Amino acid sequence: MVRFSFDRHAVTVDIVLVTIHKETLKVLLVKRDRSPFGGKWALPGGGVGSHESVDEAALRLLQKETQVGNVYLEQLYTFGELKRDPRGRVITVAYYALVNYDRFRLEPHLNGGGTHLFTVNRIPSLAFDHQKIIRYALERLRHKVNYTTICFQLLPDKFTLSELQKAYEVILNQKFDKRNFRKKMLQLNILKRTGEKRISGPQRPAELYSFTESKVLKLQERGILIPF
Amino acid sequence: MVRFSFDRHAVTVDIVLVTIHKETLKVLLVKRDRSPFGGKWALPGGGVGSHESVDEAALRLLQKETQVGNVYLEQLYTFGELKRDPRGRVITVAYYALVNYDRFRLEPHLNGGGTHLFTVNRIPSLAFDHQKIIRYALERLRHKVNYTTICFQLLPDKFTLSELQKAYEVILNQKFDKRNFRKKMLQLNILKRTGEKRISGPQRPAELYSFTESKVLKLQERGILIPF
DNA sequence: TGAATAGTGTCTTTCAGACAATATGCC
DNA sequence: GGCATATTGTCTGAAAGACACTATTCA
Repeated sequence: MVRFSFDRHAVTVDIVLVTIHKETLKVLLVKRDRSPFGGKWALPGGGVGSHESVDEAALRLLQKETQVGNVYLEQLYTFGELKRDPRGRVITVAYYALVNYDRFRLEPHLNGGGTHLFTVNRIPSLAFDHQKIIRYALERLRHKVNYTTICFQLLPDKFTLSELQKAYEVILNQKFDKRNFRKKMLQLNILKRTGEKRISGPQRPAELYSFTESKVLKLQERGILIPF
Repeated sequence: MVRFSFDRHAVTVDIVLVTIHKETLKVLLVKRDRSPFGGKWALPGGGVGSHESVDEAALRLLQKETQVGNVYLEQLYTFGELKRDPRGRVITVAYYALVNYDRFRLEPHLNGGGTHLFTVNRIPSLAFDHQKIIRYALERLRHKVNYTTICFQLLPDKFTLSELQKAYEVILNQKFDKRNFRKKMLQLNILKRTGEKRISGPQRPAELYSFTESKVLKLQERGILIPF
């Protein structure tokens, strides 16, 4: 049936799950419970099966860790170096996922080790080339946040403009002027007021907004923040 | 030795070789000489071997067709659908290459079929999902041309500003104002005058410029043309 | 009424984009 | 001198970015 004579390779998927919690950008890591790199932290992932597409494998492995469906999941890059896995030749297709913190619960370690959200600038030494994969994911995120609306994937359905601004600040590691930020966001015409307000302390409650589109948009205009 | 138990998959590489000739954007295709899709045009490519990285495979297969080294080659995306090859499950890692037309000579069909440069908007029906891969490559190129200097990979070492402008126009399928274009290019500080001139007809000769950097640059500023 | 965050407008500067006349070398 | 392309500058409108005060609710 199969008439090609290509060499065959182990193919895995690795997922950089990104979320925001307590005003910091976090990445999900799992502790490896076996060799190689036993005891080290690594990205969640696993082998691609024969009867699933690579995208399906990514979705399956993401759900195994987080129990959520319907999250933003995008292919990042394929790492195909010969020596990236000491066991032998493994090609990995990396993905990144953006999830609102309140929408997922960590699956309490199916893998004997453990699962933990790490602040992106406090990531320990990792197994394989996973450090490089994370760097690549954050670079892509920081780039894409400027000309698309992916940032909204990290927020709840209803959010205040201050929350939105904090999300951009945390991703880009940069402060913005409140008035300029709000002006820019509102004139993009992608937000609508819900009429509701959020009360969160002894101060004036904030308007809650929602996003007008359920899909991630490419903004043809000048980008959201840093203009490229 | 190899102690993992992942399923194994055929992995190939497909290359979208892009060049500019006679003021049109061209893509290299090869005619398939065997089943499946015998007689149809397809992207050059082939299987990834066990003893080469995926990048190395891409480079090897590119050189097989074009005999040139040292060209711009960038990974595009990995297509991992189950049914994309009728022979069975094949995962392909797509790349695109940018080559100056004068720097490569077509290898006269090693593959019995033939090799031909097609104008991008006159591409025939293709084998596999190669149409989709080309669309993806062109989208990436059009996007990236705006905030990097990849466009220079399509030009000779010394070129006139008119040639540069035509390259942008052909890629983006859009005309630009000559004065604004030159102003923008020159103030990016990435061009230097060579002092030489190109004579190409009964008119005033044009200044030849060269690029100041041998590497592709990311422009932190506002992008070259369409600002995102 | 004090604390804490929400919400709002103006001015300046920079850049994108529209626009046309002169320069140069070849024949 | 005619042809064909090269080269150059100004003006206008839009948007980025700097900047500070008032509003609202709760305790």
